Amino acid sequence: MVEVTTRDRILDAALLGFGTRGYEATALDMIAVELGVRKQTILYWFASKEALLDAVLERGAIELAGVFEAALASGEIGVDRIESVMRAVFRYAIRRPQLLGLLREVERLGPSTATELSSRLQPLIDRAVRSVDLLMEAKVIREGDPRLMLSFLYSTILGVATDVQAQRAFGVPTTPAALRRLRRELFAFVRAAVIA
Amino acid sequence: MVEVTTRDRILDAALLGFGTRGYEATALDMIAVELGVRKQTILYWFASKEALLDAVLERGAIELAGVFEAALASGEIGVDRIESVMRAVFRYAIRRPQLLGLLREVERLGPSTATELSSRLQPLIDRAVRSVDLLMEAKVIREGDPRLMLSFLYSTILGVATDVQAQRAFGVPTTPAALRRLRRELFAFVRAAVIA
DNA sequence: CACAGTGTCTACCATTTGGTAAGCACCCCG
DNA sequence: CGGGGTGCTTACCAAATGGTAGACACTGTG
Repeated sequence: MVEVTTRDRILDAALLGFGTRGYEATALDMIAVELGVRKQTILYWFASKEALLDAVLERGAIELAGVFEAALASGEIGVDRIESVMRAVFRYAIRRPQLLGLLREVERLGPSTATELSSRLQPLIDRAVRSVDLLMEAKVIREGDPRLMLSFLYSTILGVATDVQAQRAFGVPTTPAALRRLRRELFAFVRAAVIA
Repeated sequence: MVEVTTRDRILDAALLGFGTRGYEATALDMIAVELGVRKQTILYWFASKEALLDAVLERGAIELAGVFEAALASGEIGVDRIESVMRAVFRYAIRRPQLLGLLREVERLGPSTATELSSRLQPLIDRAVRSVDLLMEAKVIREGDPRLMLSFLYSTILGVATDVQAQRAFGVPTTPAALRRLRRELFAFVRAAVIA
């Protein structure tokens, strides 16, 4: 039996709230009520709402880094490497959509929050840039600025994973079967976009 | 001399606020102060904050539709047609980044707001779907579900246009020259992704 | 001039929200 | 058994926010 501490439960609920409704739109009271706890309990564990956000981001960054590490550990090379990372992100996005939503949210909350998070993910980013750079030199993927390429991939994948509303507008269904098809076509899309 | 009514100035300021800081994070007072006007003046022109958002979205949808129409009126065909729309969106995104930011924001504010906006843009979307469908049949672009393809394009372009923070994290500079390069590589990325 | 309409402002208000202060139950350890 | 943390609660509070009510200035019109 894994013991789930109150602190962790708060982080979960906060992540859910911040990631879906947004930071400002999520009152501490809402988080507290969802947990069946008083607001002051949250403020006991975290000094302020902002401190709570920071903690959520920190844990999220660690978790996200773990997902990447695991995907890269599979040892695939070339385009398959990119695809295996994508697969991991995608699988993760389904299991925990909130965190990717929060990533979006952070971008909007302005540099102060964003830079802190990105600095935490920086080693990961640097690694990815080098990796893409090598693939470009090897003519495996189209040449260009690796940073830009990664930025495009990021936007595409994060967008598809989070813009559920938009997909509904485009008439994309949301059944499991449709989701599988979405994944398949997204992979084809990305593969076509990057391959040399 | 074009007369700029108070109502229009309020819409401008509201768009800027909602699109950059977010809806909940933008108080009516902030908008008012930016305009050198009292909050009650806003509430005179718009019944409530939500009504203001609706008005902003309505005007935005019309403007956006105009951008698309103009781009399509150029009469290009095939992949060039997609690219000319992209060019238009991109140019527009630079001139008025707020509206695209607001698009993001709306997705987050939940179905109630999103469906209203998307229903307004629906004719545009339907046209785009048909257009892509035809291009697929003509084997000009890779075959697949046209809705998914459009959804991917939407995510990519909107993402690149709005995720400035993310780009900074990836080390993408923000000078005009870098912006031109970004545009060039983005077009190449998309072209490679869609072409048959 | 009177007066009605329009646009903006001052004066308030109720509610929400993040946060402080202090109490209270429980548990462990001397 | 007594006392000191630990975890959570009740009781408040100050500030911010969306919104109401009504006054005030200005303008065109009979």
